[in-house]
Amino acid sequence: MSFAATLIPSPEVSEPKNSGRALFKGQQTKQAIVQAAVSLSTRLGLEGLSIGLLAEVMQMSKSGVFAHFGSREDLQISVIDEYFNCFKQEIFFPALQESRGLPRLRALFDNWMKRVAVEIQSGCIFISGAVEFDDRPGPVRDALAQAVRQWQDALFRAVVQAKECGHLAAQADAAQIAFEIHGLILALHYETRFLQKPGSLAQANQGFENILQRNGQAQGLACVAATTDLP
Amino acid sequence: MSFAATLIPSPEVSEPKNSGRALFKGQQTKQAIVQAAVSLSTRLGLEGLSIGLLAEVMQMSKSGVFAHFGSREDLQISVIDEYFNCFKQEIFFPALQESRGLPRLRALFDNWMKRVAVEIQSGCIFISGAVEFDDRPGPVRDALAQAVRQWQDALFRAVVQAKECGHLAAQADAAQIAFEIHGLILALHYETRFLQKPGSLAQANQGFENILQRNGQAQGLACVAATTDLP
DNA sequence: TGCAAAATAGCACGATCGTTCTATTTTGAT
DNA sequence: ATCAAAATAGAACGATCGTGCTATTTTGCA
Repeated sequence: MSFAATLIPSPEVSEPKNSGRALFKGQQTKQAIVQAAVSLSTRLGLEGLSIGLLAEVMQMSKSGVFAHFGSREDLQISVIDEYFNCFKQEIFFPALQESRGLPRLRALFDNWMKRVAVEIQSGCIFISGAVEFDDRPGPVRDALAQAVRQWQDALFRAVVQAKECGHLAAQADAAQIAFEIHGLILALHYETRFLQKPGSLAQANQGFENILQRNGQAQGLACVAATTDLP
Repeated sequence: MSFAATLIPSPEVSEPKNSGRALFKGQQTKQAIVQAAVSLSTRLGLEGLSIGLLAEVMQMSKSGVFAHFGSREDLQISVIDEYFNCFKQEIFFPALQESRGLPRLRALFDNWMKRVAVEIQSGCIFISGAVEFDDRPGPVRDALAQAVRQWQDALFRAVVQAKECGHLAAQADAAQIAFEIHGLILALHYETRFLQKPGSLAQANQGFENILQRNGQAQGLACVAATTDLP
């Protein structure tokens, strides 16, 4: 419920704001700056993102870029917000189109896999940021953790719903399943991006199938009665 | 075979070198510097490690510290080597004491779990380094990747041996198993260190048991029989 | 078109970084 | 004890960082 509220797409991009007045030019360039900052952060990490480099990419002065944010931390948080929006746009919303249960869970994972195929060359802020800020308390870490937790909640709910729909065994441990799926994603990123090992994507997919099979309907107790029809 | 050769402990610490002559004092302090650098790197990452901070910790001058290494990259590589030595000392060698097959594989994983319990507060260079250097070619990345690959080879061999001993099903995919175990470790680090979520260690252990169960001796036939009545 | 406000540029500051150079101290074999 | 060699200190350089301050340009409504 409260999570669904966060999934409402924010209409803040390239649209008239109110009373028919278009966005000030400053807001537009801020948008462009944030998007460039996201692009840089996925490659260099949130810590590797510097205002000087960002200004160079934007062909602006350092202070011109800086003026849009109260501090570097503000910039980093803006990057996290924008990245999370893209994340929801590419993974969450399409998955919500699928029917509850296994189809939605599969869509969630598949969309993630598709994104990883892109991130092989760019990287994931939620992964690099976790390493960069695991020992550094503050608002940036909080923003990162909040986004990640929202994502994990969504994954957990999808598993629970799959159980409710009878697509997974009733005694399946949803938290355990979510944990193992998370591990598959992390291993995939590690092996593709750092070790540059081919075939990892197939292994991640196979791992997902293994999890589903282990937690399948008739997998638990043999005395489980026949399940109702699928929705 | 060639991997076993790399597992021979290097006797370079606190022992007479040859011809009865003790180590020069420079070598001793270099050892101490590297150990302090490892301690800093596990918390701040290899990129967060700075010579100034290291000098402060060692109560030495910056140039005094620097003189022991030709460059910062050399220092980072020394850190990686030392860290890998500790890694082997704590995880590899004790596991080799166990008999081949499942016992050794279990020991490998359990020792890793024990180490993670320590790394909750310090961090793992092989994980943070992978994020820091996944887009940065060079000797540091190479040293990191080489160490990680050696570790993965050891894990892979342990799985293969468990198959050969009949402790795992003959048709078990060793590479797949190693991939999934790697994912468990990464998820555990992520959830404990960044999200600070309790209970993750039990989930990692449970994940390991799940993998073993799925690839157990009699699991192949049982799986086929069980999945026949799946929708 | 004029004019306040918003947006951007230019410049400078202090801090930290890796690195180099030169001086000084410490070491260890003779 | 002597003395070359090894080890360490000290200072400085150029670069980059985030950030603040002050012009200057651009914007958008009257």
